[in-house]
Formats: sequence, structure tokens, C-alpha cells
Amino acid sequence: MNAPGLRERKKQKTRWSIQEHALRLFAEQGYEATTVEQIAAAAEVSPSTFFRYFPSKEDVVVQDEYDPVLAAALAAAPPGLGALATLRHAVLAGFQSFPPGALEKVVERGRLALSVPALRARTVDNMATTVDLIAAPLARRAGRPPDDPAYRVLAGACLGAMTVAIFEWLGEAPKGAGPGERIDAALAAVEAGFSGM
Amino acid sequence: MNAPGLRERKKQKTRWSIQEHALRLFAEQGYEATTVEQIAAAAEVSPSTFFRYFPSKEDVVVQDEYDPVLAAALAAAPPGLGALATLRHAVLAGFQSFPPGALEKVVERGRLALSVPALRARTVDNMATTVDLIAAPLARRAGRPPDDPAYRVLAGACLGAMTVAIFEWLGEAPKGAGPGERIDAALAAVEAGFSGM
DNA sequence: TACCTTCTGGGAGTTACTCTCATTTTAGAG
DNA sequence: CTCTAAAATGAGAGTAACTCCCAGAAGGTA
Repeated sequence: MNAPGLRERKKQKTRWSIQEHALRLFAEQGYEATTVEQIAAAAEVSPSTFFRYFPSKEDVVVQDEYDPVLAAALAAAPPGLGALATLRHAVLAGFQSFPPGALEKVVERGRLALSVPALRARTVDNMATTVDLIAAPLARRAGRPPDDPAYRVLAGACLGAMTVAIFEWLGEAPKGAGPGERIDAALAAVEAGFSGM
Repeated sequence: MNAPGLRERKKQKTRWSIQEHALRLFAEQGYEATTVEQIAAAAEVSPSTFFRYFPSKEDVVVQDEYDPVLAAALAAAPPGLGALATLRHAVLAGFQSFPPGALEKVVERGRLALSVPALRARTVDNMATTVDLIAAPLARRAGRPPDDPAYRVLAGACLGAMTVAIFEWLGEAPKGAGPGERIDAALAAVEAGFSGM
């Protein structure tokens, strides 16, 4: 019944406008040198409205769009695989569900998040909260309680490896392997117990 | 020649006083409800002085005392071991160099850092910056360049596993295995490639 | 048209943090 | 002990992120 009404469309537009202007200003002047007031002025809203759309200045950059994707991919992974194989399968599937053009934006935001300490902290912390998201379904598949410490440790190790792989990729010139392959290689190394190192 | 002079001793005392009063107030009223002004007043210094000793309110709680310990232990580890075995050895040695009474304070600060989002983010981010610290000496031992991506991924995986193990330990009642054993078990699982899971 | 809900803007207030400058305190030399 | 240079402190003003509150505008409905 709901073709989203004018109200909803306007809100979407406002949100998008705030974010676009913010990222542009961050790129031009740097994150800390850009004030919320400037962003609000550029997006033609009041500072009050800015904080209604984003609870903090950091949230304009940092947001978890990948968690639901990963959760869905984990749920859809074929049965009968080990925990690490399941995760590898899900991560690859999740990456393939991404439109190819979206990568540039991800890279830009990622680089920003990497270079500004406050943003990096938030980003890494988000990953830490993803531990449950990964550990619970993997444990369930194995017939273990969803908060099984062993599976949480496994999830932590995989997230740590993936985080480093992504940061490594972001820190490079855009040649060489894409993020999907990097992450898969990292998980493969975990699966092998880093044998030979 | 240097029995630390009066000046240095006084500074140490001031620093300690600020931190003690801060942690007490945080425990009594909560982190966010405690203002820097209150801490400064309790420690009988001016707010200016507070910021001379701690660059931010967060830094009163979050600080890296373990990195140098771990670095030293890594340097002192016996040669001939694989990367993961070296790390396990170093971590255990590092823990054993801790006075046993220090644990309670670590636990208190750890619980605080775990429950306040801003502190948790800082804590986790600190761990992320430890990747180099671990990866470089391990890579060198293997005759690889210190920024070898494979060793950075290994370090990331180990840090992820250790972080989860510590958080798991902090979240529990103080029964059961201590932090050293937890971390060692986590690293053992990594070394085994989480076989059987 | 009239009404109700939701969104917006503006203003006042709090707090973390920075910078500057005058004053005090300490260390060491004569 | 005294004088001087260096270091530490305190006080004040200023900025920016955020919060709360309230009045008015815009969207949806009868």
C-alpha cells in the first residue's frame, strides 16, 4: 500500500544531502577542520537538524551496512561445511552481492576512517561488536550454544585477520587483488593455522 | 646519578592522585556523569593541570602499559620457534612478569573500558595499532620484511583472538582460568587452525 | 477547510579541550 | 644563603560537539 509518501522521500533526500556535503567537506578541508555548522550550512539545514539525522559527527562516516549482508550470507551458506569454510563462503557471497560501482565510495570512506583516529576507533569497535554476529550462527551450525567461547574466539581471530587485510588493501594504490580475494586469502591462512610461518 | 629529584617525584604523585580520584569517581558516579572539573577538584589541581597530565579524559583509563612488555618478551623469546609458538611464549612470559596483585586494578579498568563505548573504542583501537608491534619482530625472525602482509594478517588474527578471550574473561565472575591461560588457549586454537570446528 | 502529527529552526546551556599569560615553585650556580 | 633560569601551575577566554526545549511550519487526514 505504501508508495513512500512525500514526507519519507524528503527525509531520505535530506539525509543524503547532509552526508554528501559532509564527505565532500571532509575531503576538501579534513575531518577535524570541518565543523558541523559548516556541514549544516552546506546542506541547508540547521545544526539541530543535522543531529536529528546523525547522532554524532562520526556517524556520518561510520556506519554498519555490512553486518546485515553478512548475517544473511551466513544464514544462506550451505550446510555441512566447517566453521571457517562456512565463513569464507559467506564473506565471498556477501562481496559478490555488492554492485561493482560501490567500491569507490567504500574506499574513500575507508581511507578517511583509517586516517582519523576517532573514526578508526569507531570502525574497529564496530568490528568488535560483529563478533557475536559471526560466532552465534557458526556455533549453532555445530550444535553448540550461540555464546560458546570457542566460537567467539574463532570469530575474533577471523575478524582480526580480515580487518588487517582490509586496512592493508586500503593503504595501497588501487592495483593488485581486490578486497574479496584479500579477505579470502586471510581466512585461508587462518584455516591453515598459519602453517609454515 | 639520578635518584629522581623532588620535581619528578611530585609529578608522579600528582599523576597518581589524579588517576586514583578519577577512577574512584567513575566507579561511584559513572564515567560520563563525572566531569573533568570534579576530578581536578578532588585531586586538588586545576582543570588546566589535569589536561597537562592526561591529554584527554579517556586517557585516564586507557593506556598501553603492555606494549613495551610484549615487545621485550618477543625480543627475548628463544629462536627456532614458529611465529605462533614464539608469540605464545612471549605472551606467557609477559604475563608472568606481572605482579599478581596488579590484576584487580586491571580488571576494574578493563570492566570500565568494556562498558563505556568511547573507552571500548579506544581500547580496541589500541590493540589494532599493536599489529605492527607483533608482526614486525615475527617477520624478522623468519627472514621476511617487517611489513610483510602475511605476518600482519597473522598478528591481526592473534590479536583478535586474544581480545575476545580477554573480554570474555572480564565479563565473567572471577572464577575459572586466569587471563594468561585464556589467551594461551586462544592462541593454541589459532595455531591448530580451529580444527574440528 | 480545519485538525493533528511530524519535522524544523533557534536559543540557551553543558562539557571537553585548547591557548595564552602571569605567578609560583624548584634546581642548581656562585 | 642568594640569585637566576627553567619548569610547573592556575586562571581566563575561546571553540566545538552535543543536548534540551519550545514555538512555528509543513505534511497528511477528515
